[in-house]
Amino acid sequence: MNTREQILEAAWELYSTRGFEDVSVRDVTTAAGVNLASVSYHFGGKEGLMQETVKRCMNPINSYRIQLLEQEIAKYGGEEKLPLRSILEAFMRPLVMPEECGVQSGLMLRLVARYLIESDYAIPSVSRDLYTEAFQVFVKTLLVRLPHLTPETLVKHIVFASGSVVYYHGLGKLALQLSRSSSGSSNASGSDASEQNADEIDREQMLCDVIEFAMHGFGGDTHGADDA
Amino acid sequence: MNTREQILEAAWELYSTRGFEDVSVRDVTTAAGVNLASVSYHFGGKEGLMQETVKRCMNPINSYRIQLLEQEIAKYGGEEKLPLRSILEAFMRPLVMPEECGVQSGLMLRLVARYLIESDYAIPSVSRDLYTEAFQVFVKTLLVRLPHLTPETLVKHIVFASGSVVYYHGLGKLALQLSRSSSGSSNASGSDASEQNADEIDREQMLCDVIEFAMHGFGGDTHGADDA
DNA sequence: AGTGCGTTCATACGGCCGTTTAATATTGAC
DNA sequence: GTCAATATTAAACGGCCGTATGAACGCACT
Repeated sequence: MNTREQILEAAWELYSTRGFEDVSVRDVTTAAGVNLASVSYHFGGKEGLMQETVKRCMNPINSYRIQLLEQEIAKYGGEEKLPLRSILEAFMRPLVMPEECGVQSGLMLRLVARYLIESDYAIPSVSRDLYTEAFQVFVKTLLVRLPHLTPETLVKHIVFASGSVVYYHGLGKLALQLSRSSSGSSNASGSDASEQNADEIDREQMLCDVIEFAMHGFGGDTHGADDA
Repeated sequence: MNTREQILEAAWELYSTRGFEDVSVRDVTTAAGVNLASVSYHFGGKEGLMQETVKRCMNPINSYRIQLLEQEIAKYGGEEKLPLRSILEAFMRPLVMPEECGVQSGLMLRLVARYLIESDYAIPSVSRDLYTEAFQVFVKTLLVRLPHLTPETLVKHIVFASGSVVYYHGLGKLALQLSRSSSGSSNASGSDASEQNADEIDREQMLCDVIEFAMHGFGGDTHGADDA
């Protein structure tokens, strides 16, 4: 039963760095050191392997979101005293710091974004349920803190915030290049020294930035906890 | 010289609906009603066709951004009197309403997102230059309005805002389903009636929403134009 | 009419793809 | 030890991929 795990690990590694379409079953099995037919045997085919791979990273993310939120609720002794920042951080942090819930590598964001953008792929129903549950919990909690907003608006804002972090994670380096050339020399071909380190951007800083940005969007103040 | 155009139109149609990897050169040439070898002849290969397709939609977008911004500057008689909302709308509207600058279909956002997420693809240098120029113009204009922010912060916020709209456009329907099930029945399998109309979401409303969200993130007020 | 050039065409090539098959190896219960 | 269930293996299959080739075509120009 070890083969299955080896396949999943290799698949995760390859999919998260190269994307789904570019990675063949042969790539995965070769990297995993197992036989080509193992994928069909254990997952029914490439589609099954992809779904399982996504499930194995989305589920911990959404579980961790709920867990963080409950921790914060406990810390502040009730939903009604929860600062907006805590809610947003509980939602965003698992995306940016997936390793905190056992999901390797910061490349996960790109993988999820890729998967979600491809509308052809179906979200595994188990993951979808957990996704729905996480959304429901956060909308409910946000409603306590921001009772003047509708659930639809809150969902919209959550999606905005998610998009901010996903997009920034994917385009962060490109954007920084643009910003540098925007206030300095017009060196537009500087793609040699920026490719070497995939984890160049400060993810903790990014998390902080995007929370700050989103908090204003939700209508909260920068200074943390006060009543509604 | 008509073949080239037919190929580009078919490629745009197919790429924007099915993605780059899923569409073969044969798909494109068949849809265009031209010979298979035409792609190699006119574009050098599939990569060339993809780049040309992206260029033909990104360039009008970025040009339109600059054009809208200049219109607004002229309308308000100077950069220093320009409301933040006008700047953001000039940046966002071409993304959401590409047909206003001759780029067909609202599916463009998904295509661009897909292309940008795949770090393997190189942005065509011509488009990249225009992209850089647009960023520079907007950062410069934003700096007049928000002199207390650094260029890096402004770029970050622009990326956040872009991510919001791209992500929402890609996941809007899914999110709305989640929000409905979040305040009503737990119908999680309702993917039958939501697939029929790809343009279901109100894009003008979406544009308005995301501008509102981003404006707060930039630190502006909801009420429009006043001095800094 | 003939030449040259840009374009279009049918066709073929080698290659990688995902999946299947049938044989073999491993396991565990009796 | 026997046997059936489970797991792994090597090899092959048919199919689609992107690209290359060389012939045919249209057409201006002489």
